[in-house]
Amino acid sequence: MHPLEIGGMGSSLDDLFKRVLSAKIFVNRDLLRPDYIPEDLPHRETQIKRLGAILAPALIGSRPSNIFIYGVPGTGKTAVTQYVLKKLDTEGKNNGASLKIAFINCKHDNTDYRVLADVCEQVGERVPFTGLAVSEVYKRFVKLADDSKSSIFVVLDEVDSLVKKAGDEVLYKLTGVNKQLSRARVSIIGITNDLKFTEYLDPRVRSRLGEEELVFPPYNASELEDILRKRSVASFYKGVLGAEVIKLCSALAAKEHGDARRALDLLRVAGELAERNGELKVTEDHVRRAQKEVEKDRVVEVVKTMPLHSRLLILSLHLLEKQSGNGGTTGEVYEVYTGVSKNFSVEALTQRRISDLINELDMLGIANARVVSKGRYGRTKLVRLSISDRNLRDALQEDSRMTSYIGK
DNA sequence: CGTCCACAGGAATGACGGGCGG
DNA sequence: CCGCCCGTCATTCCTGTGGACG
Repeated sequence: MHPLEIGGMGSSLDDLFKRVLSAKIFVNRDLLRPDYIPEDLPHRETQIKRLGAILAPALIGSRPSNIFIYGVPGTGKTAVTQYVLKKLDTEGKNNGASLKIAFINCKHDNTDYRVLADVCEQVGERVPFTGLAVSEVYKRFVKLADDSKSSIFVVLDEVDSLVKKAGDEVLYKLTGVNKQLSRARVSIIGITNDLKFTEYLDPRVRSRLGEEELVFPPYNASELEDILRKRSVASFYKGVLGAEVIKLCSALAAKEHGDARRALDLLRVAGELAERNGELKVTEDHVRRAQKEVEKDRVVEVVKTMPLHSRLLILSLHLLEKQSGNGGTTGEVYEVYTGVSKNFSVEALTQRRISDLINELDMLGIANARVVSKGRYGRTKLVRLSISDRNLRDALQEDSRMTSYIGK
């Protein structure tokens, strides 16, 4: 490709398209996306073998043990599970063993009903997304399962968020379902980021679900480098990546608890930045900018889809922070929030509700909330925003009243 | 060493929009 | 169409509690 003349701003759309078209950066960027499962998962060989060994009995018609999989985000839990199940499935097809796999993301399906409905759907029967009694959906699942005469795997990804929201009732039911089945078998694979999560579980559920346990340690920087190097071969054109780009991505992600997803995101976004500017090489500078971009995208995406009161709450937190320097207690936050609500002429929610919304923000990583005891002066929660002003502005952008608030 | 603050966070309940089977 | 049950968001009422003050 011929080099391009890059105008200082080059704001016209035509220019942008032209630059993207002629910048030969990506062969296939989808290989860097977090949901892509590669054929080769470096540094997870032992986990793959263990999981394979545990699940293999399905091939000869016995029920594999239920499994608990632990590990912080981005350690390959989901990828390895899907990889092994896929292999098992093709192996089963070749040998006449009937396998069915239901993969549930509990972050999305975080109620009894939705989990069961989704399992039914993936095993083969459509269920309305609301309207039926939970017990009815469960009955349908039992019948469906037994009629299928298969080994059924139910993967509950991020199962901790299900239990925190809806309790362990579903898990109790699902892990006990085999008693009601004569011709089929169900194995549960629970995946969790939260290492202390089993404490929330009923002991009976814990022992049933934890028949086997598998731990995924975080990747270190050099392991991340291996992963990126392997993926980059097929996703980038040769010679596009600067010498230290992969090293830098790995080092940055290693600092963030060895999150491979983060490392891949950095690499992909760095490439996209280069592409957008019509440059022919991805440099370390792109990676550094990608780091800001990745964080911004996350925040903006989450905040934009939030309901009004959550956004008002974020705004209140921001105002409080500007005024006092370091966040405030639930009571102080609530006071500011009621004021803001009045200014927006909407009715304020109760403190109880706001307390829940604060916890939600904390879970999403937008705020930091931790309970502190101030002794004689009560027990409260200290809340701080954990996003930058700049990202906040972008996130609240579509509402001019909010941005003008931030301005002053 | 007990008290008592300022909330945390659980439970019950209700309004709402929606699907179901009859 | 009805009566029923669903999930979600929100309110109301409530009990529980770490630790500085006295």
